[in-house]
Amino acid sequence: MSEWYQHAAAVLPNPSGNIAERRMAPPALAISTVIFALKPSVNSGRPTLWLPLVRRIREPFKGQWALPGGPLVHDESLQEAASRNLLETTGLAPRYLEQLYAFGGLHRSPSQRVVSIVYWALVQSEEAELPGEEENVRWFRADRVQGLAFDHQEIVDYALWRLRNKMEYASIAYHFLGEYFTLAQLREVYEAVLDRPLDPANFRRHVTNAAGIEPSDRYLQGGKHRPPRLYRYTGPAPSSTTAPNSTSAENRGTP
Amino acid sequence: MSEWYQHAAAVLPNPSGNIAERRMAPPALAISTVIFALKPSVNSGRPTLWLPLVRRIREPFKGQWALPGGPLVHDESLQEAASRNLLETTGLAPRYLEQLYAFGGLHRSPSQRVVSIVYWALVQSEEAELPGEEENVRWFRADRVQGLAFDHQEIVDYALWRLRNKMEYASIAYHFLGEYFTLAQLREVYEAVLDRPLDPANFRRHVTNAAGIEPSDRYLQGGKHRPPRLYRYTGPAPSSTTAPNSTSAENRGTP
DNA sequence: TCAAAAGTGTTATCGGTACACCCATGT
DNA sequence: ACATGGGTGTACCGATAACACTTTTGA
Repeated sequence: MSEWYQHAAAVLPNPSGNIAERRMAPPALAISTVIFALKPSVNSGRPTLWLPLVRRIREPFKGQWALPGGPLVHDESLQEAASRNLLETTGLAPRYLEQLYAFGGLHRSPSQRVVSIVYWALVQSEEAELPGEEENVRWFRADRVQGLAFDHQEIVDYALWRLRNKMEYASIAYHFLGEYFTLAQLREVYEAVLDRPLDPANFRRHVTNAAGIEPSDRYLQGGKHRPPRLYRYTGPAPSSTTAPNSTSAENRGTP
Repeated sequence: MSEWYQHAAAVLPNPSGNIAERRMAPPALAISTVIFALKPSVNSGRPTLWLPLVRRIREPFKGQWALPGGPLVHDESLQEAASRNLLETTGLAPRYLEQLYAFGGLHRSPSQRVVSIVYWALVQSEEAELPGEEENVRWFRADRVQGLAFDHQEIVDYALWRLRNKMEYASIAYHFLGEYFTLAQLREVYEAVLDRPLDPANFRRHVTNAAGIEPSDRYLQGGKHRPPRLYRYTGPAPSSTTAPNSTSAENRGTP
């Protein structure tokens, strides 16, 4: 799954590609996905942002970590291809999936011209453990990845910026959580992503006034203190749609 | 310039492509651009949004209007390709250029699979007249285009939404205007794009408080009334950069 | 009974909106 | 002088932020 350049190479008359042929051949098209999940920090136990990377088993950048991705193949929409990436890497279906950007710089890959259409996704924390620790797939803290293959560092940084930005105005935090969650859990999601503390009182009002979130009559038992009420997200489920004309694919602000 | 599918076809073993071959061949990659400019309305004389379209001279959709675009060729970044589109269609260099979205549905083109990376651009009103009315390039009012080739109607709608959305939080309106402009002119830009009247008093305060706009000591003479002061935009000039890590490529809100 | 989180109430402040008003110029 | 757009002042309203306070549970 980390080996897509073989596909593109197959299209070329000459796999390694001399300069003239490289100039004339159409760019290869690849899909990559930045997958975010929350996992408890090793130290504090508080939730933090993690993402899975795949170790490259061939040149270029052999041995380095890269975003999961692959070629865009027959009979697959862009979104479907990203969804398949996600499934193959984490064993999960995306809770949220949206196009990030198309990266098409001339020298992203040393061997040939590749245009990558990148998606970003949110998956649920508990589920994210499942994939049985394959040797070549590993989870990293999102704010500490470095030394990635290609321009993937830049892509991760941009995806992170986009996630933080979008979190502030769109209802996407829910997709990190299960069906039932407490307001404190939801607040921890925001705090982990935005990396700053939020006032619990104001956060409560803000989120309960927003549409799409409903109190249930269940309570979370087993805590040390007063059992908090459980809530549910009842808004639209963009599980597989964030294209034009649906729920926006965009951000705002200044990074 | 409206004929890019010939390029992609050349890559295929069989131009028309039977089903099996179409399934296996990699998708063609194209760049298209939605180009916005303000022109005086024929009736009211007030500025309105226009965009140039290109008439298709071959099947599919022969005779219908489509976005200017072309194949992504050797030695050209995505941005450069979009910029070239723009130059070839309007004779203009973009004042503002940003990636919109990558459209990759399976059946966008009846003859073969095409993935289009679409950019959107703003150009200056007066300059936009220049290109000597070629037969196959024509300007249309942005809110009245219809019956476009491929999925270009959807693309235009999305670009329009993005423009309106971004106008509300980012400093892009300036790119429709020349170096010096009055606040009334700037307000007319906003009113034309957002399609609603704005309070002149509040607009003034809003825009003068914003960074990047400076009053000059010049005044616009020749009007019927008190000569208004001319302002200049002195913020960053994203003439050719709106990629990740620069000034964002995004929006917000709900269409 | 006490600690700590759940949950409510109160107030100050800020930004946006509406709109009354004065200013400067061509006719 | 007067009509008109340029430009300023001000009052209101809703959203946010800060923080004091009450409630409910486990230990």
